[in-house]
Amino acid sequence: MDGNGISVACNGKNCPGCVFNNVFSGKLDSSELAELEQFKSGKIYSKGEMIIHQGESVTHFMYLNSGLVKLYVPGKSGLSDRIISISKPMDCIGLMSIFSNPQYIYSVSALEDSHVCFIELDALRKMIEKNGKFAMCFLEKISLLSDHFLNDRIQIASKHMRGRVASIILFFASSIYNSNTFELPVSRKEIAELVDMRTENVIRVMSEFRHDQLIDIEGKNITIKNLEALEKISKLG
Amino acid sequence: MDGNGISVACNGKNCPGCVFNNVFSGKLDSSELAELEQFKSGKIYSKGEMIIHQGESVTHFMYLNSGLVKLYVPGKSGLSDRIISISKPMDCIGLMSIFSNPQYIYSVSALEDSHVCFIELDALRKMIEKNGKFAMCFLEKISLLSDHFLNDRIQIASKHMRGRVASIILFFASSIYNSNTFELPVSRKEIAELVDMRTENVIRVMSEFRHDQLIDIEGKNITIKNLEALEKISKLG
DNA sequence: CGCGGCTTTGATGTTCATCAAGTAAAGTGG
DNA sequence: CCACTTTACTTGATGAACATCAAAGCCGCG
Repeated sequence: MDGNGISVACNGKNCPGCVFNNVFSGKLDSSELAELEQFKSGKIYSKGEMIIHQGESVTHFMYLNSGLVKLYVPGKSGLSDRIISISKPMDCIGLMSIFSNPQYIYSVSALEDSHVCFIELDALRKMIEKNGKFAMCFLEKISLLSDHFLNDRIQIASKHMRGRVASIILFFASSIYNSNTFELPVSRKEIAELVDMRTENVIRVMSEFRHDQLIDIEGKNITIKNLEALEKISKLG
Repeated sequence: MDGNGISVACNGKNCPGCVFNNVFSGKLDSSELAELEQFKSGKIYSKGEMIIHQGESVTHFMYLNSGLVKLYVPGKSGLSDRIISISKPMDCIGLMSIFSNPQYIYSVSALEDSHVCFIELDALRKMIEKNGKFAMCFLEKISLLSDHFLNDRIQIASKHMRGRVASIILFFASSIYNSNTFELPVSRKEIAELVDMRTENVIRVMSEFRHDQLIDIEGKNITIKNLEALEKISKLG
């Protein structure tokens, strides 16, 4: 919650498709939802803008209404960042640490123009303590999320460079854009930060994939030409 | 919850120092504790015994009263396992996935003779839904735990072999045994599975540490001879 | 006692990081 | 708007880190 970003209304009236209401529908009744509305706010961040700085106090629970953001650990002194995950709409952002740490342990910034909603943490905590079903739902969400994060790390660690790059390309194609043609929302350097590689090697492997007719590359635009082969490489490491 | 292990009583009377009661004291009143006692059970597993098999239905919440256990992903067909973490007394075991998956996604086995306590998941869920403070406490525990797991993976991935092995030695010395002399509860192979290395390289690095007078090795017995140097290697990767 | 798994060391090859150098793209200030 | 600076991208050459293969000793266990 920077000074940056453009504040936008985010409540039942102005934000009818509000992700929060959808995600937790059934767990909260209308009066409870209305109660939380009071403590909700929203902001639009433009591409590249910081949303959370590591070390800031955790005051709000966040989720992404639209756009794309990256969660990362800033690299110490000259070292490059380490991207933990990329969150898409409906995702809770930085859910990991908000209940265990008074300060954010990760930074978050926008990869695309993003609409982020905030709920004051105190109000959310009270609701969790009041409504058991809601608490259970939260537990399940955190549990699932941390499983995924951990599994991602294990997968990356167990693959060679080609497998990692193939996985990332498939991730964008299937999980984010649902298309075999898409524009990369990240730089080659950021891909490297995401899969524990060096920028040069990300480029090298991508060029190799192009040479082998697996993908087409035009700057940031990627087209998958041989899905099966790419999936095979992604699986076999 | 295998057929293995020796059942032992685990309730307020027979298990006065029961970890559960200690961990969650203050969150549950005596009648609530008594209510959960009905759904508690305990087992003693001997060194090497399996406690949980990946794929089994999640029916209980577990925590470790005494001993030492490893949480791991069994390796597919000939490949070696991958150890996620080592849990010590007071730790909740496999807390990660019990609320998000109907089946365990990890296996658990005993590294030392271990006393494990079980609480029926249904009863625990009901208590979570009933008692908001208890729910919040659980959320904090899961959140903290998954932060640690993820951070461990990041640390490992960012270090070279020497740094990884140094970290593991320091982990056993400081977090598990509180002593500069201890007996390794794991094989060289298991250390390798824990820090993404090959057994041969774990041995090589340990031999190098011995040669450099950083540690003494006699089979499984390790003595740290130069703590500062080891900490430096662990930090700098 | 012999079998299988763990441990150890050495030799060798692969994977990857690093260094270097050049082009393209994108932002910056006059 | 153009010169200028910075950042992203790309390719090649080299060496370091690590995996793999091989061989032998050790230890516990049936």
